[in-house]
Amino acid sequence: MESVYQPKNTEDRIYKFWEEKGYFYANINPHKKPFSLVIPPPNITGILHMGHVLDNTPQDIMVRFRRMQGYESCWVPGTDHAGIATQNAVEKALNEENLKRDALGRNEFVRRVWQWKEKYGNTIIQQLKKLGCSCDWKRLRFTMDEDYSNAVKEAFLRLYEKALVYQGNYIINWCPRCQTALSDEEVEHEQVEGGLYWIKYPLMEIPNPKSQIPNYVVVATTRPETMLGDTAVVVHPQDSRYKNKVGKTLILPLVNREIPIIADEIVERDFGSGAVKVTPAHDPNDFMIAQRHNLAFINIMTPDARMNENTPVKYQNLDRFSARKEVIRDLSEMGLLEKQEKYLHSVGHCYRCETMIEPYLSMQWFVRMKPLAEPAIKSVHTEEIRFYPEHWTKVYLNWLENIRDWCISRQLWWGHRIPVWYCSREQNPKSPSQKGEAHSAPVVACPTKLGGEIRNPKSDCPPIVSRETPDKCPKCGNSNLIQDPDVLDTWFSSWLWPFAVFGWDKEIDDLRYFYPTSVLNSGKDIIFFWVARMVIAGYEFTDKPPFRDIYIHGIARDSLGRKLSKSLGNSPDPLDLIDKYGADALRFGLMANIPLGGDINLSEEVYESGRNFCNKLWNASRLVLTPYGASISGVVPLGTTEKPTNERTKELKNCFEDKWILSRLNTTIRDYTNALETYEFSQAAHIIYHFFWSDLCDWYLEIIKTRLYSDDKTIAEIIPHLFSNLLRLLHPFIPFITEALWQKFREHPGYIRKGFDEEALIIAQWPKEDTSLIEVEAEKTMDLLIGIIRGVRNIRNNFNIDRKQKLRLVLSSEQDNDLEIIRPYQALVKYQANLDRIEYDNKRPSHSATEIVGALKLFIPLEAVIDIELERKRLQTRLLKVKEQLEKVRQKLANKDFTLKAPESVIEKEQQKLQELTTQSNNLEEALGNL
RNA sequence: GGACGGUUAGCUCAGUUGGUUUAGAGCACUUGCUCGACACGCAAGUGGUCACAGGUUCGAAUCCUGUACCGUCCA
Repeated sequence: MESVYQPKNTEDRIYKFWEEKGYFYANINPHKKPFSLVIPPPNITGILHMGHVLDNTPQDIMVRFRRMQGYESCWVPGTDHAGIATQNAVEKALNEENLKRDALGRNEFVRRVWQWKEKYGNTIIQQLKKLGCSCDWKRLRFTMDEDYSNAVKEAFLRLYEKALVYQGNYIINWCPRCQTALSDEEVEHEQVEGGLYWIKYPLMEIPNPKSQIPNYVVVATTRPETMLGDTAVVVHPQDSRYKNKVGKTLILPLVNREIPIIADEIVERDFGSGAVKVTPAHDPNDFMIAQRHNLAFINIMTPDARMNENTPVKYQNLDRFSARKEVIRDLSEMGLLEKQEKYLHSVGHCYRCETMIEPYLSMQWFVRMKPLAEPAIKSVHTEEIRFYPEHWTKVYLNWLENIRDWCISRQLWWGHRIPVWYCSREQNPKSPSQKGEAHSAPVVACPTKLGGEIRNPKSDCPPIVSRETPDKCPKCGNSNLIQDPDVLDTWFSSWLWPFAVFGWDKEIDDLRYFYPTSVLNSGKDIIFFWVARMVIAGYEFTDKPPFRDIYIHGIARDSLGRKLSKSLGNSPDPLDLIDKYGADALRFGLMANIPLGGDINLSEEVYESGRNFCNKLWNASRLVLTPYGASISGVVPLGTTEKPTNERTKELKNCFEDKWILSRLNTTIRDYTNALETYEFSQAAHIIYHFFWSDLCDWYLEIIKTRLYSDDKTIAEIIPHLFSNLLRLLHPFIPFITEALWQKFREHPGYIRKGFDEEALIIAQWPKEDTSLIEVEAEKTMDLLIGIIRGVRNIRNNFNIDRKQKLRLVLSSEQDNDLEIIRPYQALVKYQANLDRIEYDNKRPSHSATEIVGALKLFIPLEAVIDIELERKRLQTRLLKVKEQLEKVRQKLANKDFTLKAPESVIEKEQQKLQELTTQSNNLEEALGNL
């Protein structure tokens, strides 16, 4: 074995081994309990980044842990078609060939996306294998698979039949670059420094020239260009400044339209001038006001956010930002710009391309969310579903309780086509068109033509919503039908993921066995997008929660706490990290350092700590495999090996250190398993780290080194037991190296059939703690021995005594009991502290250094004259600390309230503390006096 | 503006229903170590008024109120 672990030579080989053996595949097994979870499907455009690592590592830990616990574990992998993201990516690629989407046409474009998907769509899947993910690859799903698409269609239809899906003409979030509607969740608000413009709107009636009242009303706005679509000015009804103006008419500058002054309580009097312009087709608030007051809706923009034919000719075709400049200039020239000031406000941006969102009036499909949210709200109250960490429940509830309808249609070509058809028959033009029904006021313009197809043909016939493609209009018999050109929001398909992957609603068996899934793992950033909606969908479509537990993790940040981003260049490539440190190191480093529910700040140290840990494991194994291990092989195993190892070790715990390490092992198994079950991964990592590094390596292995050389039969049993358990426990975190070592132990003649029975660690049984082996007294005694050893080493260090020089230790204590406890183990102390003898004597030898451990006094006689000053300083520091603590305890006990009211056990403890500290203090003072 | 979370060692964080922790860990730092597992290591150390101000309590890092600052989400 090499002295440094080389993950590169190991990981791919091990992964291949697992895959070939088929360990990842899950089957319906009535004799086993299922454990299932679905991967948050990465976008087919995605390549592995740290976010994926952070997301998938805990999932793999859970699956491996449960698999070893004997569950039929099924981790369903898959990818998401990611409508906008993929369409953007493919368009970008086409641009490089000088091809445009519109020129290709819809069918050809979609064909190209599929082509693209075949080529790149599984990149991330391959990368997940590098990370060690033990997904059931036979179940790989894609949200655009045929079955899956049918499920999406089915969901749409069921909701439509229950009137939970509806079509309506509303203000939605429009991305002028992506040319599609977005849901509220897909808009990211950002603080932007803009301007607040104060504009004079002249009153139509000419006032009395002698009157002091100005003949205009000033409105304040951050978006002056939208005034071209104003149809009113609104003030608060109680605002005395405007009371006598309500009902009067203004002349809209630049446009010369007559618009009324209306009153509505929605107006905030403190904002700006207290008078607000109303642009019903370009602002959600104004839209509502307009509905209440029956105002006209004037759309002044094209879908790519240029001024359209409803604006004065000079502005037409200008984009919104140029138009703003022009409008300001013109107003200013006309003397109608009263003032402008800097103004910080939040502006919505497209979460995919960061373009400023345009609130836009258009016909879209929506899901009525309020009734759907009810069961999802209830589920966390009844704890049918639980968040880990728990506080995310509040975030989740806050969203659900204030939920708004979900705009699900997208003006894209890539995605699930909406299963709705329109009759193309031209009706009497006087009959009301569908889109006019949303409100009684006229809609001047609406995006009706997108991608060269007609969206809402003018027809009397109701839309045909159907599972099958209809051949004629059921109302008028017309066979010329046009399918709604829009596709559904990607999240409208991924909210079905936990059951659609198991074949909902066709394949009943898988669904019955694996669904509801056990746990869902997700980042906090998509709780609304995805997690909450899956819960909603689960209850609506399957009548069940889609999962029982939800583990939410934070986001990866850089060492300065900034989000990872390409532009900052602070986003490491996980494959580089795996190449450099190994996947195990990456996994362990991350999981050990991730704060509970918080974001993790990445740095090289994180990966280094993981690498160091793996290397330590490698070397500890090396110690017991070679060369010392060679001697183990020479030892004939005791008795039969068929017995369960735990029982066997019970017979063997003659040696104190064995008793101690077995106690530590079983405590660790208990606490560690518990931490994993409650998704406390960093806690679990710390528990196992401490057991392995401190208990096992620093103490146990050091103590038993001589026994390794000897013909010690006990050690030949206990070492395999310890490493067999250790590797099992560590496997979920660091699967590659543990499996590699497992195989090495299996091949080693000294270990075969001593706890390494299973052919592969990945399917080995999870250790069960044996509480009868947990011995608190042994652990306490060991702490005392460690204290003594450390005390001697401390003296050695302080006085620069050669490590090789054997010393004499004189122990003294007023409590004889202490010495009795130690006496049987003095060989251990002698060996670890490099002493040639230990004496028990109450007299301090001359020329000796002193150390206090509990009630014990340690004296090390030094032949050379010790440095008195150095010793005095050392002891005084100790004394100071002890005295401080002593004072605290004294005060506590002096307090009558305390002794009267505190429970007896607490008082007893304080008294014990007092005694111990007093002894220590006296001993230290004595030692100082002796100097 | 609303909601949630945070403020503990130089850094990143633990600290369970108030007393079993004499406030801990890792990293960093200091000193000494090529002693046959490991320098990706070993040994020994240094380092904290638990953001601030009140309150409850015999007792508060822990519970309550307020303040300051930071972060995130939603308007």
